[in-house]
Amino acid sequence: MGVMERVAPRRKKAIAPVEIEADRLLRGDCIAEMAKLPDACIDMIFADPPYNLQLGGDLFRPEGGRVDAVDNDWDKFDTLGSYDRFTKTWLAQARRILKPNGSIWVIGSYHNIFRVGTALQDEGFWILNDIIWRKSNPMPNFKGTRFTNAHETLIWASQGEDAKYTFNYKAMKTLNDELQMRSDWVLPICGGQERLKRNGTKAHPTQKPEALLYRVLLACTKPGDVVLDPFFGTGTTGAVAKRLGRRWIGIEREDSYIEVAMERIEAALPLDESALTIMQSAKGQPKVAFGTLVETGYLQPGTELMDTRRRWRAVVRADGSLSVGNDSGSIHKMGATLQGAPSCNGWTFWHYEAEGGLKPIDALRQTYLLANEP
Amino acid sequence: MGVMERVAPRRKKAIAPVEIEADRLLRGDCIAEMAKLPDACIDMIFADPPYNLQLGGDLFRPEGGRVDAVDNDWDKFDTLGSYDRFTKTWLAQARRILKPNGSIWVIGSYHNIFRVGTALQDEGFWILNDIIWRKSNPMPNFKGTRFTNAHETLIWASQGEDAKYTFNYKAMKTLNDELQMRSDWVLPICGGQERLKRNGTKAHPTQKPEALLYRVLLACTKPGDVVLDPFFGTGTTGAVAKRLGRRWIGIEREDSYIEVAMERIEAALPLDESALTIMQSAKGQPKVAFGTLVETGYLQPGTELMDTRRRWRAVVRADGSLSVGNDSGSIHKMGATLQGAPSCNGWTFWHYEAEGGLKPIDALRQTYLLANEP
DNA sequence: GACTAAAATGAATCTCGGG
DNA sequence: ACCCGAGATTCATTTTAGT
Repeated sequence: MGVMERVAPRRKKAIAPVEIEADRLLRGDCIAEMAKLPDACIDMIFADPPYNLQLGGDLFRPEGGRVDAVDNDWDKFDTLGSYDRFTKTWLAQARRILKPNGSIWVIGSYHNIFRVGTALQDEGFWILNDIIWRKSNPMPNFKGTRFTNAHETLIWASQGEDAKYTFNYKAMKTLNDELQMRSDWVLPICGGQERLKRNGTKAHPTQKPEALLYRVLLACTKPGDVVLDPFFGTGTTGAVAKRLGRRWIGIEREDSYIEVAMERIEAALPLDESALTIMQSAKGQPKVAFGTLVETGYLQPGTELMDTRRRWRAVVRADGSLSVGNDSGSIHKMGATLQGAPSCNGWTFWHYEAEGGLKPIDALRQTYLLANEP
Repeated sequence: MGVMERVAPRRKKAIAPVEIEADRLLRGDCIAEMAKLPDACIDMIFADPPYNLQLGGDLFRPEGGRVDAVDNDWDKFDTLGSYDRFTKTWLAQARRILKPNGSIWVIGSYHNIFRVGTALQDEGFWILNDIIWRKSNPMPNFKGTRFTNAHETLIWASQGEDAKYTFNYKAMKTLNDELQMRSDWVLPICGGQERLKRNGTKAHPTQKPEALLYRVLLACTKPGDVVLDPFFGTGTTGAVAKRLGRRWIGIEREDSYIEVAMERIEAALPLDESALTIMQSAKGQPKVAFGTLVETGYLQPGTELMDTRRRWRAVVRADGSLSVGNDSGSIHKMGATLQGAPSCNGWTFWHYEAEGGLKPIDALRQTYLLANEP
C-alpha cells in the first residue's frame, strides 16, 4: 500500500436522498451493478467481501498479467495491490450510493480486514466501532500451531466525521438485558437447520448467521430503510431484512447462490408490527416540557423538589421554572448550577415527596405520557 | 473461504542470529535507537505504538466529572499519511533487527490498528493471528452514541509465510483449563494496586495490564529470549519479562516514564517455576441475555409468554423486551411491574406454551447454553 | 477496626436543533 | 458557518469517606 496521503473526499453540496425500488436481486458483478444505481439511494450497506482474489480480483490484474510463482516480490505486490484496488473501487461506489446519513458495515478476518479498514478510512468513511463477532463454537486449530481463530471483525462506519447515522441505542441496551451493548458480540456460527444445503453439501462456504444480521439491522436501520448487500451470497441479509420490515437490494453473480437466496427469502416470514416495535431512545420520543406537567396539574406550583439525598431543594414556579433562593431557571440548569457540573438531567436529578419516599419527576412524565399519548 | 494468495517471504541469504546485551533501557526515539542495533538480534518484539486517537473537545460523564483523556503530544499526528509513514519506518527497523524465526506483536484500537495491519503485510510480515483483548471492565459510552468500545486488538506476525516462530501450544492449553487458547482473551484493564502512580495521578495514561504481557510472553518466547519493546512506557514488558525469566530491551524517550519503569523493574521478582501456574484469569461464567434467545431464533418475536397460572400475558418484541398493553420493558421489569413487586426473576416467572404444557423461559436458556458454550 | 455509602476512574474519535 | 440552550447519558472496580 505505501504512504498514500489521506484523501478525504468531501461532498461539495448536499445531496438529496433518492427513493429506489427495493426487495430485489441484481444479477452481476457488484461494482458494475452498483455503478448503475443513483447517488444517495441506500440507507445502509452490509458487505461480506471475498478475500481470495479468484472471486474478486481478476479485473484488477495488470493487462495480460499472470502470477509468476517464482518471482515472489512481484507476486506479493501484485496480490495485495490487486486486492486493495478491488476494495477501493467497490468502496467508492458504496460511498456514492449511500445516503449522507447512511452507514456501512463490512465483515472480514485478519486476512483482509486491515486492508478494508485502511481503505475505508482513505475513502473518507469515519469508523464508528469495530465489532468482534466472538464465535461460541469455532473450528479448532487442528495442528496446534496458533491460537484458535475464534472471531471475525466487523467495521461500522459513517460517511464522515460530522455525518449523522442511525443507532438504536435503547433497542441495543434492551437486547442486552439493560446494559449497554458492547463491541464484542458472542454468537454461534451458522449451522444446524439454519445452514442452507444443496445436494447434501453446504450451499455457500461462508454463510453468516441470521442472528448477526439481526443485531446489525436492528441497531442501525429503521423500518422501511433500504439495505444493500453487494456480496449477497445466499441472502442472509435479505432474509433478515424481510423479517425485520426493512427493504433490501442484493447483488450476486453466482446463479447457484441466487437460486438458493430467492427461495430462502420467499419463505421468510415478516414479523408483525407489534413485535417489531423497539424501545425508543428518549431522543425522538414525544417530548414533554416540564412546564406541561405544571400547567396540566400533575405538579402544583409551590411544590418542593429535592435530590435523592435531600442536599438541595427547589420550588416549582407557575411558569415551569425552579427557584432556589434568589436564583431560578430550568430543571436542568438549576441542577447543574447547584452541583457545579457542566450539565445535568433535571428529570432524574429532581425528586418529589410521594407515598413511600422520594420519586423522580421523570416518573410523572411517564405517567403523563401513558395518559396522554396514543 | 479461501485464503489470500501466497505472499512470499524472501531473504536473500540466511542471517545469523546475533547475541546482544539485554536487560537495559535505551533512552531516545525508537526509530533512531533501533537503527543502532544489529540485524537479527531480537527474539520477539512487543509494540504498543501511539493510537492516533484524534479526540475532540472535553467529554463529560453523566454525573458531571470530566474524562481524563489521552491528550499527550506523542499521540498527535497531522494526517493519516504521516501516521502511516511513522508506522512503516519503525516496522522496517523492527523487521531488520528481528531474528528470522522471531515474531512481532502490535496492539492497537480501531483508530490505528487497520493502518498497522496493512503496514505489517506491506513490509512482508506474515500475520499468524489477530487477538482480541476483551476488557471485562471497559469505560462505558457515556452519551449512548455507539457500542461500548470494550476491546483492543493485537496482531501477531512472523517474518514471512514460511518462517518458523515460537508458539508454546501446550502452555497456552494448560493456562486455559486444557482447552485450546482462543483468539479472544478476557482480561481486566490495568487498575488498582497494579496501576502506577506519580504524585497521586497515573504515571502513564495507557499502562497495559501485566496479565496481557504475561500471556503474550508465555506463548511466544522461551526462557532467556530477548524481548524488545520500542514503546516501553512504564515498562510492563520489562517487568513481566524479568518475572518470566526472559531478557528485555526497552526504548523510551520520556524521562518521567523511564524513571518509573526502572524502579518498577528493579522491584519485580522472578517467579519460581511452581508459581508459574497461578496466573489464571478466566473468571466470569457464561451469561445469556434474554435478547440473545430472540436474535438466535430460540424464541420468536411475537411469542406470547405468561406466568404459571396464566394470570398475566406478555408479547416478546424484536429487541428482547416484553410488551403488556401499552407498557414494555425487560422480562424482569415487566414481571415486577405486573405483580407490584420490587423485583422479579423474569427467567422463572415467564413461561411459554410447549408440548406438554408451560415451560419457563429459563429452560430455553439452558438449551442455548448446552448448544453454544464450549 | 469493621462495615457501608459515596466518590473516583479507565486509549473515547461521545448531542442536537433552531436562530 | 457559529452560538446557545434544552435535554439525554454510565459499567465495573477500587479507593476514600463516614458511621
